[in-house]
Amino acid sequence: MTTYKAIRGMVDILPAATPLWQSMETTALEVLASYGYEEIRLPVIESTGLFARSIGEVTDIVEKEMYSFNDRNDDSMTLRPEGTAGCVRAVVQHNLATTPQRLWYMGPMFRYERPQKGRQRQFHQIGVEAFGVATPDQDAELIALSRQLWRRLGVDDALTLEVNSIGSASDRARYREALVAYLSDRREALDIDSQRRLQTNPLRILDSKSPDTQEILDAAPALRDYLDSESREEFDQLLAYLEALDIPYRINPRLVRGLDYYNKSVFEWTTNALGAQGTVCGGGRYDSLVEIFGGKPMPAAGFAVGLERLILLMQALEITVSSPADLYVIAADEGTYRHTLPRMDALRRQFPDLNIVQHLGGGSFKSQFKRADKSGASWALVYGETEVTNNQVTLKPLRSEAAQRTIGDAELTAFLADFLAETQRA
RNA sequence: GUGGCUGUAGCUCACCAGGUAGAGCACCGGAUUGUGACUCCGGAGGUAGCGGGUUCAAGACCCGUCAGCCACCCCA
Repeated sequence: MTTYKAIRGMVDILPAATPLWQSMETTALEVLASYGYEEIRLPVIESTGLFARSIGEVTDIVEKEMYSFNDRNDDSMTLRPEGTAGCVRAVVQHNLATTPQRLWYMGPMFRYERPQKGRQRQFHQIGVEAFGVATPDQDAELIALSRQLWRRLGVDDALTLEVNSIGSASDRARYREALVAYLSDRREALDIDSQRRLQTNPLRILDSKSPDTQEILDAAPALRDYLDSESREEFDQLLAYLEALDIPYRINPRLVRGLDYYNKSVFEWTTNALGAQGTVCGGGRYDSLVEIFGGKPMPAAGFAVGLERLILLMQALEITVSSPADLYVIAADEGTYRHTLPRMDALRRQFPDLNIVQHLGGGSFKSQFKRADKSGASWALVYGETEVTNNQVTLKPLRSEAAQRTIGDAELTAFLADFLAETQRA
C-alpha cells in the first residue's frame, strides 16, 4: 500500500492550531472593517505574464520561484506568488478605481522555495491595497492599520517598523548608475551573489548580509541623495504622521523591496523572535502599476502580512486561545439517547452560540464522563432512566466545585440563558 | 539552488563493538450497583522515512532518495 504525505513545503494546519488562526483572522477582519476596507476575492491562478510584468523579470520570484504550468490550451498559467498583481488586474478589469478604493484579501500564495521555518511553498497572506490617493496620509493609514492589528493580537511589542523611500523610477535609474559605477571598481571585494546582482538587480546589493559587502556600501553613494524633492517631502511627511500616531520607526536606508513595482515610501515590520525569516509584513507605494496594466494612471499603496509568520510569532509569545465545548451530553442507552435528540435540536436553535457536543457511540457512564472531561466542556448534561421518566436532566459541573443538580426540562432554558450571560456571550 | 544537522510507537525521546526494539505522556479497559480529573492494575500500538549495499547478522555502518530543521539566498 502506498502512503502519501503532503508534498514538500505544503503544510496542514491542524485542529490544535485552527482556533488561533480563526481568532487571528476574525481580529484582522474587524480591524480592516474598522478602517473602511472592503474584501475582494481573487483567483489563485493568473496568466504567467501578469506576474512577470508587475513583479519584474529579473526578480527571484519570477526567475525561479513561480509555480508555472501550461494548461490544456497550452497557455502559461501561474499559481499566484503574491496578491498585488491579481488585485490590480481586477481593479483595472472591473473599472473599480474610478473613485478611491480600500481593498483587502486573504488566501494562499505559492513560491517554489526551499522550505524552512517561516517559509513554505504554500503560505497565506492578508493583502491590503489602497487605490487613488497619492499623498502620504494613505501610507500612514496603512501603517496605522497594521499597527492596530499588532496591538489587537498582542504582538506589537515584538515588532519593529522599518521605513525608507526608494523614490521614483527615474531616481532609482540615476542612483543605479552611480551605485554600479562605485561598486564596479570594487567588484572583486563583493560577495558572489552581489557580483551577480551588479548586472541583474544592483539595488538589492544594498541589503546583502555579507559584512564585507556592507562595509564597502558604507562609503557608497546614498539612495537618499538621489531622491527628487517630491519623494523626500512625502517621506518626511509620512514620518511626521508616524510621530503623530506615536508609532516608533527606524529609517533603514538600505531597505529596498524585492518587487520592482514599488516606489517612494516602503516599509517592513520585522521581529527577531522568528530566526532568519523575520519579516512579518511588508509593503509600500506602487504608483505606476495600474497604468502598466492598462488602467488610467492611478496612485496606489499596500502591504501584505505573512500569516504563518504572524501565527509563529503569536505562538512564540505564548498567546493561546481555545474554544472548548460548553455542554457534553451523556445518555444512558439507546432509548435515552433518542429522548435527547429533539431536546438538543431545540436548544441549538434557541442558543446558536452554545457549543453542544453530543456523546456518540454509547459506552458506560464512566467512559462517557471521561470523554466529557477531555472535551473541555463546562457542564455535562446527563440523561439516565430517572431523568427521562421525570422529564428532567442532571447537570454536572466539570470545571468547578459547584454541586451536581437535577432540574426539570423547563428550567434548563433559564439555566443556559444564565450560563451564556455569565460567559458574556448571550 | 548551496552548505550543515536530523528522521525509532499519536507526541517527546532512549537503547545500541552491528545480534531482528523500550520509557514517559497520550490512547483503550478494569478497581461491584448511573459519574470525569488523582491513584493502582492491565492492554493495545512500531515494515525503526523509503530504496539499495557491506555483513552469518543493520534501526544502528556505507550509498542513494524523500522529508524536516538551521544557515545562505529570498521574501510574507
